Amino acid sequence: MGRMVGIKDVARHAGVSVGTVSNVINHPDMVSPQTRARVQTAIDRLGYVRSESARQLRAGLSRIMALLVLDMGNPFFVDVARGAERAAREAGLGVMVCNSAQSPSEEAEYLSLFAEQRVRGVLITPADGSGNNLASFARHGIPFVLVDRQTIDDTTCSVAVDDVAGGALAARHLVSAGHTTIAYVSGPGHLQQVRDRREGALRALAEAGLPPESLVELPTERLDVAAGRDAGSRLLGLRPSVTAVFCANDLLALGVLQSLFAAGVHVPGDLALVGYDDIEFAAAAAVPLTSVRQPAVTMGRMAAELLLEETGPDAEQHRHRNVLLQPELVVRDSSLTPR
Amino acid sequence: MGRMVGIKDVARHAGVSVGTVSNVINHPDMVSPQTRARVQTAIDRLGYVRSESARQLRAGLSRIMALLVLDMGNPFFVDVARGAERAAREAGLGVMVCNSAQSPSEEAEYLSLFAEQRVRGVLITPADGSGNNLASFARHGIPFVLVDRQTIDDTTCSVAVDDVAGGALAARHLVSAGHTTIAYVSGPGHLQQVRDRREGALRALAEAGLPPESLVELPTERLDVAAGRDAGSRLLGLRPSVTAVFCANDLLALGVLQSLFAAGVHVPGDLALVGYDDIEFAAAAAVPLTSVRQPAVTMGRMAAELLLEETGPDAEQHRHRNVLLQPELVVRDSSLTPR
DNA sequence: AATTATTTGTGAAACGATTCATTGAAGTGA
DNA sequence: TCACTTCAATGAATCGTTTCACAAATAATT
Repeated sequence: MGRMVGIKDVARHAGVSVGTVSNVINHPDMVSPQTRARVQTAIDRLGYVRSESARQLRAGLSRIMALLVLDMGNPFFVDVARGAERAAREAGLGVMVCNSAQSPSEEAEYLSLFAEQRVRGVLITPADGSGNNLASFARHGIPFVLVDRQTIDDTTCSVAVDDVAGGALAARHLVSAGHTTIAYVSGPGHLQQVRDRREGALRALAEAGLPPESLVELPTERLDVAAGRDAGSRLLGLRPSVTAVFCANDLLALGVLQSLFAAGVHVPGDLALVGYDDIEFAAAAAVPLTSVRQPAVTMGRMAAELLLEETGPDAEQHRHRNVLLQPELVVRDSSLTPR
Repeated sequence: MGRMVGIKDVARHAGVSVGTVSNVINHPDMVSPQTRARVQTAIDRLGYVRSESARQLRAGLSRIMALLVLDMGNPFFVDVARGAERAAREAGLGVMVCNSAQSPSEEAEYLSLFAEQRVRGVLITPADGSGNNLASFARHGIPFVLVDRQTIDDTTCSVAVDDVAGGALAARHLVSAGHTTIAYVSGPGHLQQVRDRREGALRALAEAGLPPESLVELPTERLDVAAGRDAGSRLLGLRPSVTAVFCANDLLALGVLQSLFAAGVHVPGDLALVGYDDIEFAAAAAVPLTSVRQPAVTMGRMAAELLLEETGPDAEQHRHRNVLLQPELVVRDSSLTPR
């Protein structure tokens, strides 16, 4: 691998100064057309590519924003990444997508990597409930935006979805279809989302004059398909008093669906099913899944835009905002009212 | 955002020279324990984080390897990313995962981004059939490894899975279950994978003494669930002469499954179904999907390891290798022999 | 023609780390 | 005490850009 050609080589080859070459690249209109063309041919001929690290060193910060998510296996986060990526590219930034896999220590490692890289900013769904990782990261002065998490204070921006509203949407839908006892396949109790969605469901039940006992909770260890499968088999015993199931997550719902199907329980005939997130595979299930759609792509995009505003040219007039997006119920076969 | 603290600030604060601070970080045993401790406290006190860009500028190349995949919405590639990430981190490198979305122009953009970043190397599943993008990228002298693609020559490393063998596995399985007319839901004809899997299937049929017409091809525009749904409805007309379906991809198979289910066609009773990739959602389908498992994580890991070898300290003795991994049939309910 | 603007191009000083030849001090053996 | 080695620490050069004050040449105005 021979020595990389630098701006100096181009300058020599074109018979101009390095400053001029730099101008051709960054401020083309400051250079006369003739020299511009001459420099350009030199660039092409030599195959010159500018060194991002040198540029960065000078600029003080990089043209990369980081996105740290909880689980890249979950299509929900893939969508978030898509949205962020699009917004970032429009602004000429790249996105470095990383996966903390819910581990606070991995999260910490990535955060210090980001600090070393002097990334423009970080979009993060925290894995560390204590907030220690974020607190120590904040000391570097690199801005970050919380994704899929709310903040009370105004020290950072955040973009989240109203999970209480989402839970209410799901439960209201089931109640209005005549269900009076609903199972809630929840996830790990320490997750705010899981709690909020339950809270929403309870509210909807209360609205309809149903007691809290109408919601039967089935906790799970994790928010994945396997946990759903497990919950599904536990569900079988709750029939027939339970006639509908609300899952904290589509992955869980898919697992539940599979269990029910294997047991010969018909969805929605015997048991109505509602998921959450509306990932692509929800619509693709054998019985298309009713789900609460999270505007994941929008969330990613808005988070990126907030960060861009905070780090952009008019950063001064930036005020931290806590955006709360509204979810939307997508009704499909899995919750159709049986006749 | 105040000025970043640099190595100089640490040096001043600890009363030593910059060289010494650098040594504390990079060659701790060259520094006496006392000064080392003094410098360390200064580092902690000031919250110093070294600038990766400065380090890179000096070193000439970065500590990042790039991974450019075709579709981050496909869990197969998410697994590839996982494998690559793990191997890279073990070597102290970060991975930048990017999505060309099958678009040659996006691919080109990313490749030039990688060149600017002077990434250590690139793992890529090419989107550009012509090979032009890669050819021009190769001129930068940055090594790359082909993922999920074979190479004939020995100018690069590659890691792929034997698709002919995979196609044969699937077809042989169906034939041995007594099926004599099989539909092949293929994808875009220009994809080598799609062609190889058909080739394998044809071979298996020939082995069993069946004519090539036993394989009925249903082409699709894309390798996703929607295309599968569409193929599924086209399939309905082919019954009952066709008794089994082999899909080039699990996403297609899930779409097919959904169509069949909606039409009241029983799987595997009326129609046996086999997918390809064995993504997580294949096992999670209502009727768990028989699928040809691709060692995706292994593929990502091996690709990364080949790259590390090629760019590592003993790069001299590196010989390009073309690794061909073997797929494996995972039999589940969707192809159980009906009684 | 003299003065003032305008347009192009120059070259040196950053940016923040690493490296390496060199110095200074302390220790060793004769 | 002198020469010699060993161990620590130094400081300047370097990496490849961008920026900016300045010079030179050209055009516009009086």
